[in-house]
Amino acid sequence: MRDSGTMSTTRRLGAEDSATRAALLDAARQLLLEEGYAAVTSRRVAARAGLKPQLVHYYFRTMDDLFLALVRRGGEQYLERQARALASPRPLRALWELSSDPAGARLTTELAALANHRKAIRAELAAYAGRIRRLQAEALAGVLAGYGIDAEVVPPEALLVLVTALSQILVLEDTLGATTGHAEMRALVERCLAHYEGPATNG
Amino acid sequence: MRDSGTMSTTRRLGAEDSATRAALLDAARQLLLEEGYAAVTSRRVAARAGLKPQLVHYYFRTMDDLFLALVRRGGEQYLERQARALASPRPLRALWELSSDPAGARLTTELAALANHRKAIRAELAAYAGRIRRLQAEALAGVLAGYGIDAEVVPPEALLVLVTALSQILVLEDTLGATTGHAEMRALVERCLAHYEGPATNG
DNA sequence: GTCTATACTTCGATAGAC
DNA sequence: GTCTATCGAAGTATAGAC
Repeated sequence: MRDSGTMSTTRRLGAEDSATRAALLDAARQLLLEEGYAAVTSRRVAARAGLKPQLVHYYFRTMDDLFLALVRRGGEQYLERQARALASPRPLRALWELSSDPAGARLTTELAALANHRKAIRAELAAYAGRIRRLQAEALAGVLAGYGIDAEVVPPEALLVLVTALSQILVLEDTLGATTGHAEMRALVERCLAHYEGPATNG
Repeated sequence: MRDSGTMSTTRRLGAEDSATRAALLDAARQLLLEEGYAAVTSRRVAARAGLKPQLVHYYFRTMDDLFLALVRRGGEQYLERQARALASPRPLRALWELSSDPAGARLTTELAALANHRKAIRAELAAYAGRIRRLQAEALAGVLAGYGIDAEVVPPEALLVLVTALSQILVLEDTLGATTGHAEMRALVERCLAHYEGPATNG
C-alpha cells in the first residue's frame, strides 16, 4: 500500500524516509528555483544530486509523483512556519515577512505555473492553498478585531488575499527586474503595519 | 538588416508581415494559454497552425525569437487597450477590468514564469512592464488627486502595484481552483470603485 | 539500494530541393 | 515560401544484474 496513485504496475518503489530520496527532492527544489520547472527533468535532478537518472524513477514512479512530493513537503513546511508566525506577538508583520520570503514566493509561482497544466498537481496545490488561507483567517479574526478593524468592512479573508497578492507580486516583479512603484508600495505597507503593530524591530 | 539579434549566420528569415508568421504566433499564444510554456515547441506550434515544423524556424531563427515576438505583440496590444481604458470616463474601473481579463493575466503569468530563466525574454518583459506602469501612473496622477486621494499617503504608483497584484492573483488562484477569500476581496474592491467612480454599469 | 543497458519519443535546428 | 530529409541531444521510463 505504499504506491501513491492508481497502482497499475507492480514495480517497486524506494522508501519515503530515504536520505537519497530527500537529496533528490532538494535537488529538484534547487532546479525549480534557479531555472524553472522545465529544468526539472529526471536527468538534471539526478545530476544535481550527484546520482544516476534511473534513481529518480526508483523513488518516484513518474515525474508528476516527484512534483507532488515537492508540493507536499513544501506545503507542510509552510504550514509549520505559518503557525509560528501567527502565534507571534506581531502576527500581521510576521505573516507579511513570511509571505515576502523570496525563495518561498518564487517556489509558489513556479509550482503554480506548472500546476496550470498538470491536473494532479493543481488539485494538491489548491488544497494546500485553501488550508493555509483558512488557518490564517481563523487565527487573525480575533487579532484584527482587537486592532479595531471591522470585519464587516474588511473581512480577514480579504485582507489575507491582499497580503498574499502584494508580497507575491513584489517578489515576482523584483526577479524580473521590473520595480516601478515597489518602493512606494513597500512604504505604504510598512506604514500600515507600524500603525497596528508598531515599528519594525532591528533584530 | 532584418535579422534580430546577433546576426551570426546568413540564414534567410521570413517577412514580419507574413500571414503565416501571424498564424504561428496565434498558435503559440493558444498553446501558452492552454498548456503552458513547456508545450510551446516548434513541432506543436506548427501542428496547431496546420503547418510543418520547419516553418517555425524559417520565421523565427530560434524558439527564443518566437517568444520575444510573442511578448512584443502582446505588449503592444496591451498598451493600446490600456490607453483606451485610461481615457475612459471611469479610468480606475476600466483599469481594474482590463487587468482582470483572465486571458491577459494568464498570459502574463506564463510569460513571467518562462522569463525567469531566459535572459532575453526577461529583459523584454521587464521593459514592457515598466512602460505600462509608468503610463498608468502618469494618466492616473491627476485623476486620483481629483478623487481626493492624497499622493503623499497613497502614491499613484503604489495603488497601481496593488491593482495589478490583486487582479493577477485572483485570476491565477481561480485557475488553480483556490478561491478562499475571493468573494470578500472582490466585494471590497467593488465598494472602493463604487465609492470613487459610481456603481458598475450593466451594459 | 544502486548500477548498466536500453527502448522509444520528442526536441531544436540545419541543408538543400522545388 | 514551403517542402523532404536528417542530425544530435535530451527527455521519460523500464528490465534486470549486482
